[in-house]
Amino acid sequence: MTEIQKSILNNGMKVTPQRLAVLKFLKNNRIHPTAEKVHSELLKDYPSLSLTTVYKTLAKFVEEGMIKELDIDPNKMRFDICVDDHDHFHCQVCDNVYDIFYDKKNCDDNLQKCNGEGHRVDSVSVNFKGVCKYCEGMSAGVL
Amino acid sequence: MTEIQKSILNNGMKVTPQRLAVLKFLKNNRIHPTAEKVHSELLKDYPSLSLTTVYKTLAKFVEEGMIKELDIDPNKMRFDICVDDHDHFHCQVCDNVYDIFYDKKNCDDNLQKCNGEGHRVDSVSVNFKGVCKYCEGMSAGVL
DNA sequence: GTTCGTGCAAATCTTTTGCAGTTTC
DNA sequence: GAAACTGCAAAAGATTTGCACGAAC
Repeated sequence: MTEIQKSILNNGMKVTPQRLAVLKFLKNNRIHPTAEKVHSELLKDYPSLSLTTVYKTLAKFVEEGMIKELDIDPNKMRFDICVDDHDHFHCQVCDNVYDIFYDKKNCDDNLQKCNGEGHRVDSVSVNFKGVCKYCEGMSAGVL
Repeated sequence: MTEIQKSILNNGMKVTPQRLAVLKFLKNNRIHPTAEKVHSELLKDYPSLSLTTVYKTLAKFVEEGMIKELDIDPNKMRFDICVDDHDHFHCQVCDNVYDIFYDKKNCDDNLQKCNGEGHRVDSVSVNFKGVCKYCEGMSAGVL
């Protein structure tokens, strides 16, 4: 039994080809895909996979804490396999989302000082916006 | 001529009752409302105001840099009058969004160190999630 | 065999668009 | 009066739901 199969079972879900495919895709493609992206990419190998199932599968994974929803894209939800704490950069040109491993220690110190202004803070996410190095390179005529 | 009228004119827009109403609402109610919220609140005083006009008005204000869109709510867009740089706390219980005035200086120092991992960073927003003091108080039986 | 998962079609929710009529400058 | 604005109805895009059939345990 593979690790992927185990992690589905361990979270109280039945193991199905669809779930294996979605989870494997997320593990192997750290591109913070939308549901639509997951679906269109997997259609090649699983022609009968429905978009509805992708949505339901992703929702289930989120519910079980296996993946996270990213509120970084104004129009669509993006999904990210849970790994070490990290943040995200959203390119305004190509629309891709990149991981940023960013030391939040000082931020957290400040947060403690302002004490969340009295609210109970459960999570902090830092979202960067701009132009990614690939798009910037192209517009500068470097690539 | 009021300040509100001036700021609409100065941004190259025509002054209409609808725009005055929307802008006044945003200035007087720092609640980061959705378009729907703006519309439903203004209906009391402007019964013929359409939701479409609210959307178009908000889009225009964003285009002119008078307000900002907040990507903090997964389902709907929220709008915020532009003031000093600040961040937001999103309560997972009541769904309200609160301003957080949070010293990002140390964050920015770190950002310079990691240099945006090679990307050109134009803006950084810090989003807090949790339970606000009002909801927390209620569940604790304090209020 | 029971429970859970899948996928179709239809519904829902937010936001956008086309267009005819109206208002602003 | 020309250009911009409003609001209706319809469309669009993302996501959810109801339900019958099928697969997993």
